[in-house]
Amino acid sequence: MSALQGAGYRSGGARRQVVEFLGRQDCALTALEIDQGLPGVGRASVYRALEQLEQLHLVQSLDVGRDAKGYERIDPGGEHHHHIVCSRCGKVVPFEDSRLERAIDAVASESGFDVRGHEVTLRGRCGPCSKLRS
Amino acid sequence: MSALQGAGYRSGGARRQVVEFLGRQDCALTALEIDQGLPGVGRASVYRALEQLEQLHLVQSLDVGRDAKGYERIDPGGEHHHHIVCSRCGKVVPFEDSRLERAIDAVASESGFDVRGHEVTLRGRCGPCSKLRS
DNA sequence: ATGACTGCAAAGCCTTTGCACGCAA
DNA sequence: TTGCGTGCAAAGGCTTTGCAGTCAT
Repeated sequence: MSALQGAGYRSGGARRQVVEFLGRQDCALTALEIDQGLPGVGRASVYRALEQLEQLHLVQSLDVGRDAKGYERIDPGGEHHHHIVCSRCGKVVPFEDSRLERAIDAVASESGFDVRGHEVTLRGRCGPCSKLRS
Repeated sequence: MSALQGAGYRSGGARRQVVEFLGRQDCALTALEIDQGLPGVGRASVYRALEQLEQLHLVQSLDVGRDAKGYERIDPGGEHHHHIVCSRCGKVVPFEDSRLERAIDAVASESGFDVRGHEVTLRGRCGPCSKLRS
């Protein structure tokens, strides 16, 4: 919010609601899920807010294999997590790993890019699904 | 191809063309780009082929931030790469890093999932774009 | 008062599905 | 001959855009 104001944005209701709603979630949600979770907010406003928030690096989008993109808030504290997705049942499990982060930081610093974020997704079958044949 | 036949698929023309076309590419392409690169192949066949090939782990899909998902062939040799995407101009640069792979393997083995693949994407600004203001 | 923000609705675009024909086995 | 594979076209679903009204500054 303060970051929003600092970036020259007015404290409009819709965008603030999106940020706060995402802040309450444990893991990524799709734009449509966010829209459904905010009955008073128009769908277009949700998409517009997500676009702006992503540019401000307050929100990160990621592909969890579902039909739509997922969005989640970036923790200002710097801690963040990644995801393991079950390709059969769609379950998404977050994880974090400092060794992985260090490896990514090393790559980023050698890349010639001004890297602002990253995303890691593992895909496979969760415990229960790996015991099934189909 | 042999892997296709082994999986019980017939050597239909469209699917084989998709595999071979992807094998010729250096980096990920969207389904539409693949369709455009294969004039004789119907769009639906491209999507259907990609879906099957992804299940067979011959092709991997990934989100490079563009409007559509990207697809690229999985190198049978085991070598694979990840991507850095410029969030301003959309440029995609592949990279590989063994330390990163090891960190991911460690996470995978502790996850309780039967992990079959993974995807890493770094986002930021490429050299030229990082020198621009907007 | 000004212009950013919002909601609604329509349009856009990628992707999926239905259906009949063709070809591999 | 069987039915998997394919192409075309239409439908589906997520996302974006246009527009006028509203609200923060």
